[in-house]
Amino acid sequence: MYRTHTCGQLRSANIGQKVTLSGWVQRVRNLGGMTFIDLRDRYGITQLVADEHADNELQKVIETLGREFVVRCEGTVLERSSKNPKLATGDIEVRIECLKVLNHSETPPFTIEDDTDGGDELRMKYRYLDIRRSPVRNALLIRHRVGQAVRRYLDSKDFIEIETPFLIKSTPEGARDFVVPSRMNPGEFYALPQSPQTFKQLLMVAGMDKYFQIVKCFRDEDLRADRQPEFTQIDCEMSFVEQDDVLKTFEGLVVSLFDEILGVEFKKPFQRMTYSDAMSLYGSDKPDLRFGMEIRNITALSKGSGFSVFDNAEYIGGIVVPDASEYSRKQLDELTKFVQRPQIGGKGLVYVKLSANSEVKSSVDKFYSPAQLLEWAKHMNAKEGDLLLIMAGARNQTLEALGQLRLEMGNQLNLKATNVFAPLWVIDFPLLEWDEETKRFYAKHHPFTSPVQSDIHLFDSDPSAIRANAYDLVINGVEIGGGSIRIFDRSLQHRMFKVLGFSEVEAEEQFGFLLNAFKYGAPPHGGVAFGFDRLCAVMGGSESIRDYIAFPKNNSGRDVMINSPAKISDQQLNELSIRLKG
RNA sequence: GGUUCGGUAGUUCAGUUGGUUAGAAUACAUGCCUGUCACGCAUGGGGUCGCGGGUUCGAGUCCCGUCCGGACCGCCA
Repeated sequence: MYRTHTCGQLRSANIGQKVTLSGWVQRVRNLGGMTFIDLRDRYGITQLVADEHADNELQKVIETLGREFVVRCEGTVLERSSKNPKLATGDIEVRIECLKVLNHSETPPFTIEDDTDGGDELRMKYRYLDIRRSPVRNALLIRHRVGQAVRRYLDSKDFIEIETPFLIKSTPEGARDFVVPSRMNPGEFYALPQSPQTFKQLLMVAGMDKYFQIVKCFRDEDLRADRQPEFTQIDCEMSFVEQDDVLKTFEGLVVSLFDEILGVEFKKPFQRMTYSDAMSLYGSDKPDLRFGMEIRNITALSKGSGFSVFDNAEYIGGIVVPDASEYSRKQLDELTKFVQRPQIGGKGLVYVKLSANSEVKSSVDKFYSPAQLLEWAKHMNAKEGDLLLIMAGARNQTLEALGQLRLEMGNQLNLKATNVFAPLWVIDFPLLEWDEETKRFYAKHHPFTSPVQSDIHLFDSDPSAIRANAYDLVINGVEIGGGSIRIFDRSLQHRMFKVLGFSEVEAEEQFGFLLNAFKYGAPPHGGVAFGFDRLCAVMGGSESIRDYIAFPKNNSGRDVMINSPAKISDQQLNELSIRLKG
């Protein structure tokens, strides 16, 4: 027998018992006359001890031990003379009576400790060693628990989990597809799903009423810390619902998850904010509401004082940084550099310092009197000791830049508490987005998203003003999920395809199966998809989703452990009727 | 496709204007040590300074190219 207990299990109550433990050697502390060994497994660490009573043979075995050796130990549970409150098993230790090395280990390339010395690349290459570390192990444990809780909750609400195919068809809309060549159909390709969108809608036509699936999705786009080419969604769809029904149902899911996993209580209902408000107050469609510092519009107040940058600007606005009037010239220069980075593209940054002694100092003193500057301050709800940061330019670009600046100030002032969670629904997204390059509209969400009923008349006059029945769930500035009420009316769907520039023939070719299905009694339906990896990362308090994925890919989409992607043989290429370029 | 930061011991990093034998910590090895738990102390081994080219009396350091990694922009319905 390899073990009677795990390494995280033994307590004072077990004192005196004969036990057998198996695990990995975390560390050996040889004090000369006595030796301590930290034995680790998934459940914890137990200290083994050998003292003067140990015979020579046992001493010899102990001397050969190295980090990460796999051993089996028989012994007796003893009360420790010096207890360790940092360990769950810290009140006891096991006196080694028999120690067997089950397997040797080479010295690992990085230390397998909570605070490892290994860099990201090395950890990914030896991910199986990285997972032995408790931060990664705990992240995967959170993921497991969230997944189980999702299934339990949705099952209790009569949702059923249905699997949908991975080998499907490429569509031109949206992200780039990963494609898979078909051997049996030379020259033809499957695509891996970006999401099971059309299938879940077909399941609604099929009368399944409430569906969910924890499912892998695939997008062939560049990666980020929070973006992997294969990722997991909690994909959900319901019939006979309106937007409010969907929001209430899934806010119930989120409330239940945070309560069960973290013991965090959310107030229902979640705050709801229109896309338009989110953009004008936070410069983002996923505002981080852990702190205020909303953007204020001072366009009307600031024109006509001879400052040409402002006089010519479509929009002038700014944020109030609380108690930051003491910011130095250097700090302000750095903020200016921050907004001028090409990624943000701000032209410049105007500051107004409201010193405690009612003095006003700004970078535009030449153009604006103290009274005018105080007028700004009043309009922006600033108080003495605050710092105003103001930008001007094209409206949307300036708002987005101010949004980035706001987040940066949130970082600098430590306003993003990791134990605070601020959920909200962003609603009333625009239905369509104009693309200058191709001179056509694209669906902002996807082509099956229904427009807000009262905006339908705008299809002919002003399509860009149509609001969608679409919503995103945002927590702490992270887009956790999104969805919409779908179009279930064939003629409206045709109208949508038309505005997107699909001909009847193209629409039929791409989505004929769905349009066809809609002929046979499609119920009103809608749903949502949550980013499972992101949800786990937010709950775990991490910015990166990579630690919540057992075997993630690096920035270039490579798995450095198995070294994929890789070339395939000429024979494989032949079978697939593929000839490589060059 | 672009911006930017980085690549030096097993690992994480330092390395001054270009100048002697490239350092620290940790890991590893050996020895000492009976209550450690980041044990302690002593000793020791360990380097293609990512790769290629150039400038120079002399390059880890400067220049060009290239590869690899990180963050970000574009992209991500």
